Amino acid sequence: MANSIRDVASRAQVAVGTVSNFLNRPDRVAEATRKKIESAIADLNFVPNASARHLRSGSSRTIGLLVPDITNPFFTEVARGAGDTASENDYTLLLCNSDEDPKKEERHLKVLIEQRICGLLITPSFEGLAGVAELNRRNIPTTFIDRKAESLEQSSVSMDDFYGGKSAIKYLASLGHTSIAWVNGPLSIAQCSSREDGVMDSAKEQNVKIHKFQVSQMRSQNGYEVAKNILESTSQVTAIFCANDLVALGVLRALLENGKKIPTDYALIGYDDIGFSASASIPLTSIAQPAYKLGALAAQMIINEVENGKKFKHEQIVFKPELVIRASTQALRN
Amino acid sequence: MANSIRDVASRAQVAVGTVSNFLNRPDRVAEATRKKIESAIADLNFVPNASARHLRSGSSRTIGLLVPDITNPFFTEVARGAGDTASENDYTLLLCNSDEDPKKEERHLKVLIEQRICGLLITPSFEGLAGVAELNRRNIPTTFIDRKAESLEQSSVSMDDFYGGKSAIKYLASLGHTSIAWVNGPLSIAQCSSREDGVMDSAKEQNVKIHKFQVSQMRSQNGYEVAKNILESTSQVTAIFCANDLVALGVLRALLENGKKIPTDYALIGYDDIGFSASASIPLTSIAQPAYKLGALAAQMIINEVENGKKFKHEQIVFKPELVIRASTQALRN
DNA sequence: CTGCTTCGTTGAACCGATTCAGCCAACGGT
DNA sequence: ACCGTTGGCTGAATCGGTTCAACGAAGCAG
Repeated sequence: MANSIRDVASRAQVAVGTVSNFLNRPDRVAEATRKKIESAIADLNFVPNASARHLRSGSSRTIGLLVPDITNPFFTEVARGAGDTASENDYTLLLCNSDEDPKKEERHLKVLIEQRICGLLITPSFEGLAGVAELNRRNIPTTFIDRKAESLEQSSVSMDDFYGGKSAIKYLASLGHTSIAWVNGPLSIAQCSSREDGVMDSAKEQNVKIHKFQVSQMRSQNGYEVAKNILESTSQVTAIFCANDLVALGVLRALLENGKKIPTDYALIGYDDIGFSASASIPLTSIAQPAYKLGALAAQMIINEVENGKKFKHEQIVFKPELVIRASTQALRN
Repeated sequence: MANSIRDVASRAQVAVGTVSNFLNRPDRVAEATRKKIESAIADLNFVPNASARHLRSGSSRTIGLLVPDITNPFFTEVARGAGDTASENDYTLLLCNSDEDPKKEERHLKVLIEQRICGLLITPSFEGLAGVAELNRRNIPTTFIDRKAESLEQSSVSMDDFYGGKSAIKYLASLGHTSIAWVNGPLSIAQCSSREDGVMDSAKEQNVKIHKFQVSQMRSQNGYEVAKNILESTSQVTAIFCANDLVALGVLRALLENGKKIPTDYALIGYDDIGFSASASIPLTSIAQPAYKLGALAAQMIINEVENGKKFKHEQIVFKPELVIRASTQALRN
C-alpha cells in the first residue's frame, strides 16, 4: 500500500540515492531529473516514512515538551508557542502532560527516550529532577521553561519572579495600601518561593505589612476556600495579591459572594495574566508573563542547541514580567 | 552511545531474536534466560528504539489528535482524555493544534502521515475535510470527535446538540422566560447549526420568542461585543443563551459593566461547562459536555479499530449533554 | 528404542530511508 | 592532446529493531 523511495526511483528511472538527494538536497539534482522524480512522487502519492528516516539519519527531529498541567492556560500558551516554533523548523513536538503525577511523568519520559527525542523542554516541579538526570546521562539536551537552570550545563527560559513579586507590592503601596494579604502556593515550588522573596523585600522597602496565606494547590477552588480566612482575619487588609490568576479568580468569586466590592473594599492582583483574567467579570490586574513567547523561545533555543552541537553555548534567559492594570485595583480611598 | 538490542544480546550471551522475544512476548522466554537479559538491559541502560520498531513492525502505535483550538478548555480536556487513554494502552498521542488555520491543519496532516500514524482523531471544522479524504485514501482509520460521522465507514463520538439546545430553552421556559436571546456562532459549524435547530424546535413547543444574535468566532471577546446589541435591542429579552461558555463569559462581563444584575435582570446560560464557568464571579448555568470522556472514548475506539482491523464495526456514539444549574439563572420575577 | 510434540532458542532477511565511495561525462587550462 | 576538476548519478551498506523457518533438547507414548 504505502510506497517507498524505491518505487519512486524505479518509476522515475533513477537510483534510490538520487531520490534521497531530491528529498534532502534538491540543489544537487539536475533540473530534468528533478522533474521526473517530482511527477513520480505525485503519481504514487509518495510521502517519506519518518521512522525510516530517523533510524538511518540518527536524528528524530522531535522535541518533547513535558508540562505539569495542560489545563492551566499558562501552559497551554507555552505549548502553543513551542508547537508553532517546532513546526516552522520542521520539527515535531511531542506534548506530554504529567498532571502533576510523578508516575505519569516517569512514563512519559520513558516514551520520550524510546522516541529518541533530540531535545526536551520541561517545567521542573519539585520532583521530576530524577527523570531529568536520566536524560542528561543520555546526553539529551534539556531546557527549563519558567525555571532558571542552576547549572551552566543547560539552558533555561524563565521569568524574574522576584521582580514580579516586588513590583506588585510596590504598585499596591503606591496606591496607598499598607496592609496586604499575600496568598502563595507551596514554597517548594521555586516560582512561589522567589515571588515571596520579592514580596517581602518590597514590603520592607515600602514599609507595608504583609499577611501571609497559603494554598496547597494553585487552582481556583483553593483560592475560593482561602478567601474565608482572609475575611475572618482581624487585620485591616485592603489589598490581596495572589500567586496566580486561578487562585485570584477563586478569591474574587468568594469576595463577591460575601458582598464585598472590588476594587473599593479590596484591591486584587493575580499573576500570569491568563486570558480569562481580562474577561473576568471584574477584569483582573495581574503580573503578565509572556507564556507564548516563553515556549517559542525555548523551542528555538533547543533547536539551535541540537543543530549546533557542542559549539552551542548555553544561556539562561530571564524575562521581566509586566504589571497589567485593570479594574480590580484602585487607589485606597482615604 | 545508544545501545542496541545486539549489545544486549551479546552481553547476555543470547541471540538477538531472544531479546526481541523478551521485549514483546516474555512468556516465550525461559526464566533463567529472562534473568540474564534483564540484568544485561539494566547494565547497559538499554531502551529500545521506537523508530526501528515501527519501521519493521509496520505499526507506529501512534495516534494523532488534531484540534482547532487548544486554547479552548473544552479541547484541552478532550486532549487530556485522549492522552491518558493512549498512554494506558501504550500508544503515543501526537497532539496538533491547527489554530483554526487551514494551512496549519494541512501541514500537521502531512506530518501525521509521515509519522505513519495508525489512527486519527479529529474535530472537523467546516473545512478540513479535504485532508481527511487524503487519510481515507491511505486507509488510516479516522474518528470524529464532537461531530457525528455521516458515513457508516467511520466512527464518531459526539454530543446530541439538538437536545442540548432544546433543553436550555425548555429550562428557561420553565422559569417563566418567554423572550430569549440566542447568541450563536457560524451556522457552518455543525454543532452551532444543530443547537439552533434544537433551540427553535423547543421555542415552538414552549411558545417562547427567540431573538437571534451571531458571533463570528466563539471567543470571549466576541461575546463581549455582541452584548451591546442585545442591550440596545428593543425587544424585552429576559434571558440569554450562548452557544458556548467563552461567549457567555464575554456577555456576562459586558452586562455587569452596564450595571445589569445577573440573574435578576437577565438569566444567562452557556454551553460546554468549562471549568472557569463554575468559578466565574457569577457561576454560570451551562450545558455540560463530558469533554474528557469524549476524548478518552474516542481514543479507545480508534485503538480497538486499529487492533481488530477489518472485523471492527464502526459506531456513532452520541452522548446527551446535561443541564448544570448555577447562579446565573433564576425564575422570572413577576 | 523410535517417533512425535512442545519448548526455547537461533540468526538471517527485512522494513525504508540515508550515506558515501566510486563512476562517468563534460569542461577548461596549458 | 592531456590532465584535473566539477557536477550528476549510482547502488551497496547501514541504522536497530521484528519476524520466521529451522533446529536441538527434553518429555512422553507405544
